[in-house]
Amino acid sequence: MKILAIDGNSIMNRAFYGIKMLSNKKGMFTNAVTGFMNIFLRVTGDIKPDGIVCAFDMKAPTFRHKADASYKANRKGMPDELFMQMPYIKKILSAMGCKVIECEGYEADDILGTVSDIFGSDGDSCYILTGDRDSLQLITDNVTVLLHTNKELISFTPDKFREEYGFEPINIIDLKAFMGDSSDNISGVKGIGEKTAMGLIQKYSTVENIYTLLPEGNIEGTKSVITKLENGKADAEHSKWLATIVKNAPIDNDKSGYKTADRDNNALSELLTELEMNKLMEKLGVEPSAQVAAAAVVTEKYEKLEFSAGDYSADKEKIFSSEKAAFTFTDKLLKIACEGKIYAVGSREEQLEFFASDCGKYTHDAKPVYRFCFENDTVLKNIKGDTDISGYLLDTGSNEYTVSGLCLENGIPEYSDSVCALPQLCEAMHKRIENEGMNELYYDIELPLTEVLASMEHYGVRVDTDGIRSFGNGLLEEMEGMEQQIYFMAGHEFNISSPKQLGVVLFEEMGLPAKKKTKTGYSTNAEVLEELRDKAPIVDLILSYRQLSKLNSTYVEGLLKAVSSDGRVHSVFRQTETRTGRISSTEPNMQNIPVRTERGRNMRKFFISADEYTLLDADYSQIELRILAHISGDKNMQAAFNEGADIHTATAAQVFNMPRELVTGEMRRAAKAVNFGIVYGIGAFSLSKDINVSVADADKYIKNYLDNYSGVRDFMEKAVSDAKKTGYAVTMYNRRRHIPELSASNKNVQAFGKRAAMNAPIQGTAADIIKIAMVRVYKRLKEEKLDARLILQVHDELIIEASAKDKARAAALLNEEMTNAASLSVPLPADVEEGISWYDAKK
DNA sequence: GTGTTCACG
DNA sequence: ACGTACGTGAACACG
Repeated sequence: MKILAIDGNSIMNRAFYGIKMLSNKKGMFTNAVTGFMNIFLRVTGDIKPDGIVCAFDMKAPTFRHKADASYKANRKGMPDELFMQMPYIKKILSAMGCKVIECEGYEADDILGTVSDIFGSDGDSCYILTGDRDSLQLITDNVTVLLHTNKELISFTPDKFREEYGFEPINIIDLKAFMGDSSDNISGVKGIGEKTAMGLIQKYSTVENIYTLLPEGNIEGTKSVITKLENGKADAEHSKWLATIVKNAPIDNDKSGYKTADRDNNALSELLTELEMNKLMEKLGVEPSAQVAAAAVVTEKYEKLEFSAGDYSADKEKIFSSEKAAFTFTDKLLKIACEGKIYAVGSREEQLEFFASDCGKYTHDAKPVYRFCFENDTVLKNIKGDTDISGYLLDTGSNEYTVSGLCLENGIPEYSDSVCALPQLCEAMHKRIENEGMNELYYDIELPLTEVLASMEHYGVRVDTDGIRSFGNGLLEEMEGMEQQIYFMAGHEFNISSPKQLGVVLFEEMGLPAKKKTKTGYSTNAEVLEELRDKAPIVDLILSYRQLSKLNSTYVEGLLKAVSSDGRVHSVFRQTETRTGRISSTEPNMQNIPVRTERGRNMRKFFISADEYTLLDADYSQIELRILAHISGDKNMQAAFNEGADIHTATAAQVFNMPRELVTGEMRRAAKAVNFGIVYGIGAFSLSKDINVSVADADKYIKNYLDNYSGVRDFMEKAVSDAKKTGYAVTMYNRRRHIPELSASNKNVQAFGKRAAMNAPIQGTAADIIKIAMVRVYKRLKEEKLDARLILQVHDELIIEASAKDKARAAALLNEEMTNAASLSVPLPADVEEGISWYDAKK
């Protein structure tokens, strides 16, 4: 019989610390469960055991088999976030048919030892899955230890062990007898470390053997080692005893009791639904439990409605005059659910007719449908609900919003066709949106924005492909020359794009000082290389090579791949992607086209207007700081904006305590960095690096800043304490961002939560405001029938492609709507520029 | 699939 | 002792 024995505590710990914090809606953490199950499924898939045992430590007031109960005193208590996940892991394992064993007074290790003893002979085999090297002592020909490290899963057979350690597995207890193990509070022999202990065990194998040979003078070693050994005999013997895993835990020794039992799918379904681990359910082929999901939400429960097939042609008029018609549109098939009937519409004409009709429509993800309509010269009218958008507003933290997932969360019963769930789902979600004060955000901003984004995608941006190609050829030529120079300086060819190979060349072959390390090796990022510039000429070349290579592969080649047959790129704008409320852009990403260096900025010459058209580019000036001035209510900062002062100069004057006229360029630069940092939830360390001053100075700048802008300090403190209380940060328009990190016990995670709580209201409000501007600009361009359209948004910047005839009116309207999108206690100016390319239109 | 790097606001 | 500013997306190397 083949058995897998798992060290539950050890794997749970690995999983918990190895995976970022995850939690379900109720704030139940799930990362350890997720990680545990990932490891579990991978290993059981490989090993295919006949039985699985999972052992857990059992806290007990006394350790009956070991007199000294304090030997574990320094083991840290488990954080609450992990502790709360333990019962779930145990229940899931039981439901999977595994035997979960806890044994009072015994540790998981001891149980594993006992199991390996039971299954260690007679043609049985035993695999031990653990993250802890302690268990390596259990290795035999029949017992393999699968060691889960941060990097990989290592399978330790006796051969593998001998290869790595140079002695027999059982002697690991002798090794620990000398070197000790701080994590288990085993002291070892004073003054003997890993190196010495390894040498001793490789030569003499056991504690007993060493103390037999020692008086005879038969131990090789320096005088000091010999003395330490002589003085440490009692310690060594005691430590060996502590390190030895016992094999007599009182557990079932009837082998047949360990066979994997049948899976309890109902129990799994209930557990995993509660945890909202939908991916895992899918992987296991377990259906979510509607009851559990329904019980979990506060909203009222819904009865399952009956739908019957309807005759579309006969009921068309009724549908068109309905205020509540739900539809889905996938694979070119339109399905409508309306007043208890479900209709399928395959004809293109009839589909378009429905979309353009006046009836009130509900769907999930309307944007592709808007685009479909635009492509067919019609419009999608009267969208009254979009569950994709609703799901996003109710929780911006999710990675995806599916109808079935949302139904689970909102207590809506399962339907064989998701279109039937939409009416109830919309009702439930709309109620929650109203309760959370997000009606304006939903109905006046996000829902109308979908059409705007669809229109922007539909029009796209014209690209000068020939221009890009020749720009790319120039890059390639230059890169080739640089490559040869780099190879020459390194003395051989290598892949410059491989950080691993580059690290070897710079830090090993050329002996440059390695400053920073990453998980996998040396860091070779620009910040590190910048510091090495003076030390070797090759560094400069590598930095330049990197820049050109990035331009070529991401922007030249990447962009060319994205150009459609109409000579334009139709980027996809994602409305339910970011945690803060911003939109993002993909295929291609139009929001990170180079601008900061002149070389890269040239790329923007290839984004051009159509013939007879021009580009109008408008961007907000300092929108985030203006929002900060407004919502913090800081009079000082507001005054600076109201006087029309340069905010960075004004800040420098405050921070350095001098008149604005005396502020130098250097001081302004520092103040600008502080202003940026404040928006991100600054730390002195990072600021000091950013502006190259000591941490103490940076700290002084920040303190000074917050003393002068005390309203900002109050706002930041309140932002964090409110978010701690409610669990989320909130923007001016009531957009929420949940921040579960604030209740984490890990200090770094918590600090991240605090910064997010300070940043989200600012970044999020800026996102709200530009969205309002977009909706209004779009509406006015349409109402005033201008030959002009919005084509791009880059967070604080909008771009319109306008005909020569209408460009003046479009520019005026653009400026007006952006400036007036929000009424703040400070002005919100937007500068409009014009040009035939993006480069020309952005001064 | 993950990690590293780097482009933008 | 460790890590160290918010939010994104794309390309590449590597296991």
